[in-house]
This record gives sequence, C-alpha cells and structure tokens, in this order.
Amino acid sequence: MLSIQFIRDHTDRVKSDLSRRNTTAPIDRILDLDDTRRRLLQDVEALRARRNAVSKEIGAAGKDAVARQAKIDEMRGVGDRIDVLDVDLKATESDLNRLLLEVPNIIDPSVPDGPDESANIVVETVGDLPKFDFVPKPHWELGPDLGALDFERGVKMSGSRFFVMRAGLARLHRALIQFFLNENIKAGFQEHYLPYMLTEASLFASGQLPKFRDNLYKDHEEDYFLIPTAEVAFVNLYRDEILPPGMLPLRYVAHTPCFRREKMAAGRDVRGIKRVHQFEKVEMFVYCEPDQSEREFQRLVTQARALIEMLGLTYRVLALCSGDIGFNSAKTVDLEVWSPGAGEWLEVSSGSNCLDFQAHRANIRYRPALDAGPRFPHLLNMSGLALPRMVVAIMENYQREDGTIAVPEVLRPYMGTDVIGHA
RNA sequence: GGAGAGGUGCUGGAGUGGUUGAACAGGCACGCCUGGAAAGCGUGUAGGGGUGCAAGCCUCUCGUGGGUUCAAAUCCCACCCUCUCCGCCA
Repeated sequence: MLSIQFIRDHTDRVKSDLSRRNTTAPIDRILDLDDTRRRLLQDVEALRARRNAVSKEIGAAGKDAVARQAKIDEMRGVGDRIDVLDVDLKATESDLNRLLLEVPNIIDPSVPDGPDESANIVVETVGDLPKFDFVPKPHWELGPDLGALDFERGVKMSGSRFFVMRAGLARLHRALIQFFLNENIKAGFQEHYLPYMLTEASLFASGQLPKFRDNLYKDHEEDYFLIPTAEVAFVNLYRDEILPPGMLPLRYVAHTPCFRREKMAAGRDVRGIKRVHQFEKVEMFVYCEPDQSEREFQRLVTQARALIEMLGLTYRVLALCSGDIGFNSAKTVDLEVWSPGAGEWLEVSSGSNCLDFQAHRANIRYRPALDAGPRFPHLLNMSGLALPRMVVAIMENYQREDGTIAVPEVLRPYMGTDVIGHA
C-alpha cells in the first residue's frame, strides 16, 4: 500500500495517478481520517504521559499512605478518559487502514496513458508470423485429434475449464517446466519450493485482498487460500522481517500451480486451455534496493524473452497502459506469443515492478548498512513462463500437416523424442 | 486429534504488579591497546507512531487480542504458534 505519509506528502501525484488508472479512491476521506487520528493520538498520549508519570510517583511514594492515596484518586478518572479516547482512536485507525488497503499503487511516469487494454502499446515484435503449407489448427482440435488432450473427462470430474493432458502433451508440459526452471537457475535465480495454500493475512500482504476475493479459491473449513500465483508466496517469504545488509538483490524462481476462479471472465476464452482454473507457472521474483529496481525489471524482461526465443517462437512486447496495469504494479510488461491456430496473441508472461507497494503491505524492510535505519525494498515479479499457454503455443506453432507436433530443439533432451505423435 | 511444556531484545537467558524497553552473558559495531592480531578495557547496539528545523521529548510494542488495576512482561480469559510423547498418515 501507499503509506499515509506518502499520500500526505504527494497528494496531487496520488490523485492524478488514480485518474490515469481510470479509477478512484477516497483520498480526501483518508487525509481527513488521518487528521482525526493524529488529533486523537496526541490527546491520548498526553493523558498517558501524565498517568505514567504519576504512577511512577505512586510507586516511589512508599509508605506515605496519604500522599499515595491522593494520587491514586487523582488518576482514577484518567484511565477512563484514556479508554474513551482510545475507542475513538482505534475506530479511526481501523477505518483509515481499511481505506488505505484499497488504494492502488502509483504509476511509473514511463507508463503510457490509456483507459483500458485497447491502449496498450506494442513496443516490439520479434520474429515473423509463421507460414504454413496447410491450414494450421487450433490446439483444441490438435490435442483431441492426437488423443492427448481430453476436455470431456476434465469437465466430468471437475466442471468447466478443467482438462486432462496425456502422453506426449503431458510430457511436453513437464519438459517445459523443467526447461524454464533450469534456464532461470542458470541465469542466477534461486529455486524455491513454496506453499500453495496461504492464510488470509498473506493474501492481504500481497495485495490480492481485500479487492480480489472473487478470484480466489478458499478452503471453507480453515483459513487457507489457494495461491493464484507464486508471487503471493514470494511476497510473504520475508513478511514482517528486516533483511540484514548485503542480502539484496534476491533473485528467486519457483514452479507452482496457480488457482483462479476467473468468475470475472465468465464467457471469455471458453475454448481450449487458454483460461483455466488450475495451471502451472514458473515465476521469477526479485527483492532489491529501490535504485536498482528499474535495472532488475529489465533483467526480468530480458530473461523471459530469452526463454521464448530459445523455443523459436514469434512474440511481441507490450507496455501496459495506465488503465490496464494491475492494482499492485507501477509498471507492467506483457509478452505475447503468436498462436497461429487460434489466430491470436497469447499472453505467456507478465512482469511488474511493484516498487515498495507490496513491501509496505507485507512490512518487509531491509537495512542498507549496519548503522542505518530500515527501508522498504522494491519487489518485482515476472512469469518465466506460464503453462499451459506455452504448450498451446508450441502445439500450434510446431504442428505438422499430419497433426503431429515437432519438438523444439531445446526441449528434445527433456522429451527424449523429436515428435509428439498420436497417444 | 489427545496429553504435557513453552513463547521476553540479534542470540541465549533473568524478571517479587510500581524509575524494566527490560538484569546478566554472548554476538556485532566503534574506540583504546598492538608491528599486526588475539586477549583485555571502554562505548554503543530494536521497531512503529506523534511532535519538532534539529537536538530532543512523548507514546506504544515482552506470541496475538481482550480483561482486572491508579499502574501489567508480571494476575485472569480467549486465540495463534513451537517443542516432547501418543494417535493417524503420503
């Protein structure tokens, strides 16, 4: 979140970024509550200071019972007055906090203006659209034709937006995960195995809650949410900690499943496995000092692009506009690969620089030097890359006229074959 | 899930309801000493919030949240977590 301090000091900036986002937040109300809070706080603390002072005198009075009793009588009412003011103060703080949690991040000045995704800017397109001697099929035809993608049975056991992969496709899926992990490790990202279920407090810390509850799966018996992305776990890794000097930057990677309700997206992308409730993703995550975050961001983008390029796919780089940027993010780049069967660009990676927004929510700090006070680090994330969309991309790009699928060169060691045939 | 024990500062570990934000020890930082180091000696060593140009002052925090009291690390209640034993189990 944005600190109340920041909102107080940069009110105009915060408001103009909100309008760039094409959204609103009760900034004036927040400033108002903050005034009230500080006024109450000063009153309460003055009373507390007095009570503390007199209490010490009572303790020091020793055997002088008369003086002692006089002071006790004097203080008797003070405690009650403190309690009364404190109730007000607590209520004000809780109102303030609730509103603060709903204010989105500021927007980086480099982000293009625009109301929604239609205004995103294609920064760069790499590679040419592939040409086929035949009419390329979409993956929702290729997969079932190979007997390797089964929608009906997925739906039978779990409902819509679930599917089963088998044989060559299942193996391709697993090979991609291994490939991504290995390449990211080579690039200096440390592998992690993370919990897939997190507490409500953790989802608040990462910014999923309170606003995006509708997109999360929750256990009804206990306080557990299924992660919608590994980012959520990575943010919470150092929640409520102060990292010692010399630890940053931290460059992490993990493969996790992701669970999304996608209620908002009902009716969208119903065909195929582009938008599903359960998918795998390899996620990169960085903790760094503020003056390094732009450099780290570029590093993430470069790494994710390298993965796509190694697989020989055509892709484009999108700079998300101010109206399409996520709640936590100050700046986001998406990578989309061309999907010749479906005839569309497919988002396989999204990278965000969240600045210190999540660090504030999660109360993560670092110490720049042994004798320095704690500061908030910047947190960044980027997919590297998302499944099963990359399976889709490879299927559609590497399909052959007979319906089989060639295995990209770099994946052959992982697959032990150069073609995915009929299961 | 059952029974028991316990949660205090960077760490270990004290703490009788009243100058305890917290003894003592260790660690770490700085200084002295030394050719250099060790040892030794000295000093310092939490975070949040409020206020102030600043120095500073005030306040909160001893797992979390309530309660009792003029006053709570200390007493009471609830919850969370950790450890040991038992049960169950991939």
